Amino acid sequence: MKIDPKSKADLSAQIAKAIRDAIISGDLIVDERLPSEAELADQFDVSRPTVREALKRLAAQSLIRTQRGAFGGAFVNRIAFEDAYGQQITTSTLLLSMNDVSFDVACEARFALERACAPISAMRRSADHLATMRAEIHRQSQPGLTDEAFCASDVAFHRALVDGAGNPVLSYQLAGAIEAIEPLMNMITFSARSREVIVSLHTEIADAIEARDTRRVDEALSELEAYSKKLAHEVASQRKDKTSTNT
Amino acid sequence: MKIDPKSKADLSAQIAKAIRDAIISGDLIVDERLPSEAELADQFDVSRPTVREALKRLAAQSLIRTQRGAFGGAFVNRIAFEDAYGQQITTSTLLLSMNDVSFDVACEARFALERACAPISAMRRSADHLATMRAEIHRQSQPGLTDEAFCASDVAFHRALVDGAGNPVLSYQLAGAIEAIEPLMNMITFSARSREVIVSLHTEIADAIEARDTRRVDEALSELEAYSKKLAHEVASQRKDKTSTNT
DNA sequence: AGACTTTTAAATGTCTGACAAATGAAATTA
DNA sequence: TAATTTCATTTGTCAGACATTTAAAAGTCT
Repeated sequence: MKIDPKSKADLSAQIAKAIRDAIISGDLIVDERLPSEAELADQFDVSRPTVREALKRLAAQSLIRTQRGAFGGAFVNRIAFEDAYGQQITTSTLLLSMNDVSFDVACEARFALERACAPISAMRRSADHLATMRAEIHRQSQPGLTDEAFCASDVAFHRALVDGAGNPVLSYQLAGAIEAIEPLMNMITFSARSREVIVSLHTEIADAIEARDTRRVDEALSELEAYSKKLAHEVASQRKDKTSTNT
Repeated sequence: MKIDPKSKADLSAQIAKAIRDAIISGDLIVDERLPSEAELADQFDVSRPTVREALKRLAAQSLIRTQRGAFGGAFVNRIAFEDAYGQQITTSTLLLSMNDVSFDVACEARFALERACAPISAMRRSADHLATMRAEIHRQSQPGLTDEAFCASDVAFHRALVDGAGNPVLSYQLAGAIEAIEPLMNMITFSARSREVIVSLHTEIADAIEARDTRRVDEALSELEAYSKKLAHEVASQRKDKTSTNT
């Protein structure tokens, strides 16, 4: 592992890249111990703080973990699906909030992905996932629920639907799409009437999943997508009216 | 922004979390300048190296960028879709390689997501994306192409299909799924016969996209998924035979 | 007055050296 | 043998210093 002395980039970034490449290429395998910070400093011919900054970069990506003490050090970390979920959600959330992605675009992406899971979920759904979906539907029909709690339950419902496909790779990919849109959904104020519509569509989805009727699931999801967009547009136009009145 | 003195975690990790939370919650907005390292060190009552380690963690996630010189400093970074693509691909690749995800599971996820894009892509496809797909098909039918080059072209073809949906959020989500599976595909040796089958399916997909025939696209993708799995299984069983012969 | 050059202050990047704290192995003792 | 202590190693943190970069501000010339 070497670094390019001609590069303009920070030393710590170059060192992080060198180690990251070694991990990705398989030169460093899971649970393998990296040289100590002092040794790395020698190898790369930099000071220890510089090495440490590089290691912190890698730690932020869950590529390594560190342990203090004798026989401690930095170890190549096996990225768990849970770690990846978290990173995925953080990145997706910021991506949406910082790039003024329209609600429609985010919504389209989210439901397209979810419809991709639905047929698989309908085939494989376990009693467990079905029970979770029913429980969340029940919660959603409770009166007096705040909009935030309603949205959170909505997220839980859809994650159960996705997890029902029994494919961790799909669950990982979908986690970002579903969770990241929640802040956008939270901006919608759900009237009693709109909650009723959503709950009935959720019920339709759960019934169709239970009956393994992929076509019905697909239709219900499409309806839910259309209804979500409609609600968002109503909120947007109301806000617009208010603004123009104030001006 | 405060840190918990009782926490056992590293100071730099706590500080990174505090700043990250401030960014996610919107307390720090895009392009806003953070206090200088010296000021942050004062505020959090730690030394400058510790602050720097925290900032490097955030930089690794593309949450901030730094600039040297007077009036430089750390700024909240607008995460671009390209940055997110890269992170997504790195994480997905490692996730697959480190958690012995089976080819079938990865393949199922990838094609499920791609089928989700296909109808939208069929509706919106531009001449540009269609041309890219045709060009990659042409490259794939050149004899003498290495397996790696064939796979790379395969990735380019499928990315064009996904990008054709004109939804950057979808493209971002799919980037990981499509690119991360490439190393697994690279392990397959493509015979002339199998390349022929794949090229014909790609042609079928391109034709169907051009004709805006969503059903045909879906069917062709399903066939391609089945064929990919079949090829992978053949490779796996051959390898198994070889191993048992050696033993 | 305007355009160009020089100075300067502020900030990050890097290094050195030091000490604290944790941790498991080895040596010691009951 | 089992429990305890010692010890070396390694990360975590700190203080202070210097190098480098950068853009604003001051100065200079036409």
